[in-house]
Amino acid sequence: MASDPHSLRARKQPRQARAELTRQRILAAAAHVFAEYGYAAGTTNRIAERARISIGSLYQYYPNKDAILLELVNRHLDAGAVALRERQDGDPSDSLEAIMRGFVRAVIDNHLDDPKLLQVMMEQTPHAPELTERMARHEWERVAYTRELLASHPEVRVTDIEVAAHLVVSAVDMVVHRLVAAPLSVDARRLEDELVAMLTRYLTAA
Amino acid sequence: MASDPHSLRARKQPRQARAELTRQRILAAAAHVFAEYGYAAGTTNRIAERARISIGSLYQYYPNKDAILLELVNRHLDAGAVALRERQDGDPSDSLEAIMRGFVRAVIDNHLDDPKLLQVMMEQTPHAPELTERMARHEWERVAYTRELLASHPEVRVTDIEVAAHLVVSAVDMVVHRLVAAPLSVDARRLEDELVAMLTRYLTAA
DNA sequence: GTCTATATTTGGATAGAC
DNA sequence: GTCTATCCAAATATAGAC
Repeated sequence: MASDPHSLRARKQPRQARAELTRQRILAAAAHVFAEYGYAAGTTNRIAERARISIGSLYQYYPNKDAILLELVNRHLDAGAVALRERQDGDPSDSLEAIMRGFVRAVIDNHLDDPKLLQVMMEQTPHAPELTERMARHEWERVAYTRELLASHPEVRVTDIEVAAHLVVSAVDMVVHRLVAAPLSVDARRLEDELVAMLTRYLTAA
Repeated sequence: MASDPHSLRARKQPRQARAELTRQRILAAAAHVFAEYGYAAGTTNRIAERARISIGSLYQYYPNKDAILLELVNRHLDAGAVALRERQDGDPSDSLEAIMRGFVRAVIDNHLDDPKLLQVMMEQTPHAPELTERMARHEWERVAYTRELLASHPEVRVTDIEVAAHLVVSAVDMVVHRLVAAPLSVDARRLEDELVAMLTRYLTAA
C-alpha cells in the first residue's frame, strides 16, 4: 500500500472534492423530496433515486435520515443569518420603518427559494432534539440582535425591550409562515405593508 | 330474529349510548397519546390500550387513524368557536383594548387544557387534506368575525380592514403557539400585555 | 361486539458482491 | 466506493374465534 506516494497525493484532493459534490447532490435531492412528499413520505430511497445514487451509497455519506434533515436546516439557518447581517451593514441610522421592512424582506427572501422546506422543518422540529436545540439557538440569536437594535435606536419608545424583541421576531416569522402556508389567501405586498405599519406604530408609540 | 320486539326496542338505545361512550373514551385516549408521543409514535395500539379496549374494537369505531385525529380537531375547533361567541356576547361597546384582550384570552383558554395537542394538529395538518380544509374554514370564520368587529368599532382607524383582520388573527395565534411551544422562554403575562398593546396601537393609530 | 393473532405494508438500515 | 439484495422493526389494518 502507498507504493506510489505521488499518485496518492494527487488522488487525495479529487476524491474529497468528489465526495463533497456527492453530499451536495444528496442535500439538493433531499430538499426537493422533502418539499414534495413531506418528511415521513420523503423516503431515503426516493432521495437516493433523485440524487441518482444507490441507497447504499447514500448511507455512506449520512448515517441516517435525520442527519440529512439536520444539515439541511443548518445550511438554511446559516444562510439566513448571513443575509440578515449583510442587509443591516448598510444602514446604521435608517428610520425604524425602513429597518423593520428590511427585517421582513430578509426573512421572506430566505424562504422564497424553497417554501415547503420550511413546512417540513416546522413539522419535524418537535420530534428531533438536535433540531429543537438548533432552532432555539437561532431564535435566541435573532432576538438578541433585535434587542440591541431596538435599544440603540432613538425612535423606540417601549416599556419592555426584551419582550418587544420577542414580539417583533415572532411577528415577522408569523407573516412568512402564513405566506408560505397559503400563498394566495391574501396579497403578500399588502400584508407586508400592514405588518411593517403595525410594528413601527407599536415600537414608536408614546 | 326479532322474535321479541319489546326487548329489541329496549336494547336499542342502551347500545347506542354505550357506543357513544366508547367513542368518547377513544377520543380521550387518543388526545392523551398524541400529546405524549406525537402523531407518528402515537400508535393505534397505544390508543386502544389506554382506552382499555382491543385494537380490533377500535377499528369498529373508527375506520383509520386519521379519522380519529380529524374528529379530535373538529371538536377542538367547535369548542373554540363556541367559547369565542360566548365571550363576545357580553360587551357590545367595550374599548378596543378590552376586546383584543378578550380575543387573546379566549384562544389561550382553548388551548390550556391540552397544549401539546395543538402541536400535533399543526404538524399533521399539511398532510391530511380534510384537516387542511377544516383549518382553512375555521380561520376564514375567525377572520370574517374579526373583520366585522373592526368595521363596526368606532375606534378603529386602519387603511385595509381585510388585511388588518388577517393580521390580528395571525398575531393572536402566533403568541399562543409560542407560549405552547416554549412555555417558559418569556413571561406569558407580559407577552400578552405587549401583544394587546401592539394590536391596539396598530388599529387605533392615525 | 370484543377479543387474539396475524397478515400486509412500508421504509430505514446493512451485508456483501463487484 | 458503488451497487443489489435483503433484513428487520414497526405499525396499520383485518380475519376469524368466542
